[in-house]
Amino acid sequence: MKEIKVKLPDGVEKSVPAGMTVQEMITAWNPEVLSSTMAARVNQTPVDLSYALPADGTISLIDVQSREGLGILRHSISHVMAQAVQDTFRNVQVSIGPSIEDGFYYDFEYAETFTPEDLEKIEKRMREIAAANHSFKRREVSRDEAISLFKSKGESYKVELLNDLPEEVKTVSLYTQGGYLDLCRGPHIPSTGMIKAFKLLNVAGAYWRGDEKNKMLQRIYGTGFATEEQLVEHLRIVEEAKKRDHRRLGRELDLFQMNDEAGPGLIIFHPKGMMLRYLIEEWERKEHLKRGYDMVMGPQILKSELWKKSGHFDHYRENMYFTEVDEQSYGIKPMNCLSHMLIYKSKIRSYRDLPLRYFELGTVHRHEKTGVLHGLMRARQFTQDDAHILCTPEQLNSEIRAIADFVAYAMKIFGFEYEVELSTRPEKSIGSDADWDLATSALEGALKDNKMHYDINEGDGAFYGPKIDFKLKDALKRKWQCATIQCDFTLPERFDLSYIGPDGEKHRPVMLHRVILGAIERFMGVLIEHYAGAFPVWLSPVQAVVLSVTDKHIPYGEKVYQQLIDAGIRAEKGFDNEKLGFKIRQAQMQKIPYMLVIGDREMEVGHISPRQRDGKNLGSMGVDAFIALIREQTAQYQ
RNA sequence: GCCGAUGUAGCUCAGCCGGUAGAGCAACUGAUUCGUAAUCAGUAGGUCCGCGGUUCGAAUCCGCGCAUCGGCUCCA
Repeated sequence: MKEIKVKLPDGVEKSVPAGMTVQEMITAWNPEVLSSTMAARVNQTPVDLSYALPADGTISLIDVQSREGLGILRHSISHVMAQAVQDTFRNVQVSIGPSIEDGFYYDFEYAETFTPEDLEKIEKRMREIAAANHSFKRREVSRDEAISLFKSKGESYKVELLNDLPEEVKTVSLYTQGGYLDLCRGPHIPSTGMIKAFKLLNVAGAYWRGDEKNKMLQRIYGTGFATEEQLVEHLRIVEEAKKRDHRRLGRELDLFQMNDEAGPGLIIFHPKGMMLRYLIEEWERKEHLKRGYDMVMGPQILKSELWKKSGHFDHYRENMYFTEVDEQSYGIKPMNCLSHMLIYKSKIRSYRDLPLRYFELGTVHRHEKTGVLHGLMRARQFTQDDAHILCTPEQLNSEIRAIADFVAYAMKIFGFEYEVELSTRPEKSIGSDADWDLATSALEGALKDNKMHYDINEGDGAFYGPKIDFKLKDALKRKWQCATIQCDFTLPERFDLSYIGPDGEKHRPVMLHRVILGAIERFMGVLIEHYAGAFPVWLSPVQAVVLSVTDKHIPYGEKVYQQLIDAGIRAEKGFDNEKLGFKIRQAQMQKIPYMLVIGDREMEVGHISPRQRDGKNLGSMGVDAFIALIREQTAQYQ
């Protein structure tokens, strides 16, 4: 028999008979790693362990503890789930079932509804399949053979997938385990016996191929791990993350409410939430003024005619609210750009005036669909830290770079990691191809010049131009777009904006729409979850609470409180008739950074004993010393 | 908007097969005067999401609506 050379994971080359499987080679090399090896790579290509090597190659292992290995395990569990579903229920069609960040899902078409009890039945059947230790068997067939195979099984979604494969695909791979057959690229784990720890989580609707024009399928979400301990740990972390939910903290920390009587998607800020918001907004105004922005403000409603002129009426109407005043139709603004256009147009502009940067904490209303509302993150009224920059085409690059730097600075101040995406032209859009190309390359060029890492998001731009999006993650790892930079050649055109160039001729300025934090509400939501409500001192609605040990310390406490207020520190009184331990607990649960204990010892020498939120006791110190400490901690944000 | 689940005191939740509502925390009152995450006792608190229906009788069963939650689609 022909011999081939393989390089094993430890780098040692070995001669083996051609056609030996990866699994056999690993068994001969180091059988101990088999139990945690999900699949392998041969010359970098992922393969099943049952893959028989036809020629020389380099082998590396995909361990279950790697991201890729866990993904393969979860993907295999999703196949087992699909089998269990079809074993348990009749007339179920399968569609697709990938692994995802924290688990897997599979989408089914089924006339009935899967209930939580059904999930238990499915799980039970899955355990049986796992215990039976069926092997995953791969085989390759022609596309036509696969189509007739799935047709005969009544799996129309699979047939559709096969039909839509690119022309050049002639063969496809099928996997079977324990009598269940699925179309799949693989690789898969060797056998179902390797499935030790999984849990089905919930059922949700999902459109076939993610298109709302298509039928809605039932998606079952689940997760799986190498071991039961890891599964339990993951579920615990998810529970912990739920405690950071901004909607929950918003209530517990008395920051804001949503009220049925007021209406869905509308936020009512309570004193502490409003203080947080005020602090963020003040920081923003100051930072914008430092960077050459001018503050402006437009009205909440503008005539519908103007929205027609801008293109919003044609392209954004379904998200807008309208009202009538004196038999005249008005649109409630969903964006802030219109007034800024009118400010620019209020007089003749010279190239010497550019760039002009109009900044507005602009409150907008958008009629969001009911199903998408989500606390502060997705509301129907929100305030953007919006600006429109009007500049010459030559200034575009440096303006975009300056904005990207501004975003990076802001994210550093608030302690966020973020991802950057470049979104290109969508189907429903206005403007010429040439302008879109120019705008897209301006954005991309600036990102490259700033050496920022980014992904391309094809067809996800705004209707008037491409954009750079900055995304933050919430407590449950859901991504939220906050900052965005959008390049727009269309609005200056529609409003016939111009400036007089050095040549004495009229030229068209270019416009950038941009937000730094995005919507203040959404940003606050992400911020609350990011800090789990324990804000840094400069953002804490209450920075310190004065706690009396007994009633006789109250008069002194009042004095200390007044000193703090006079010094501009956000303080509260904790003078109720409770034991110190109880009041500390209350302050702790409110996540107040400093608890200032005053008892006999402090009163005698005119001191306070600050206790930090982390439990550390700073010892006795003068009130002035404490004020200096707070000032030091907040100075860089003033 | 679509699919599914849920809706009981300020909050978290119990309430069986339909017989008329309960706990803990919070609030209030009193006692206690206490040193770094819960002092004790008492009092009060309900349109059981709304509207209709079935029934002798509905928090409970049915229908419609509203809202919330988890997804999908859309989006800052």
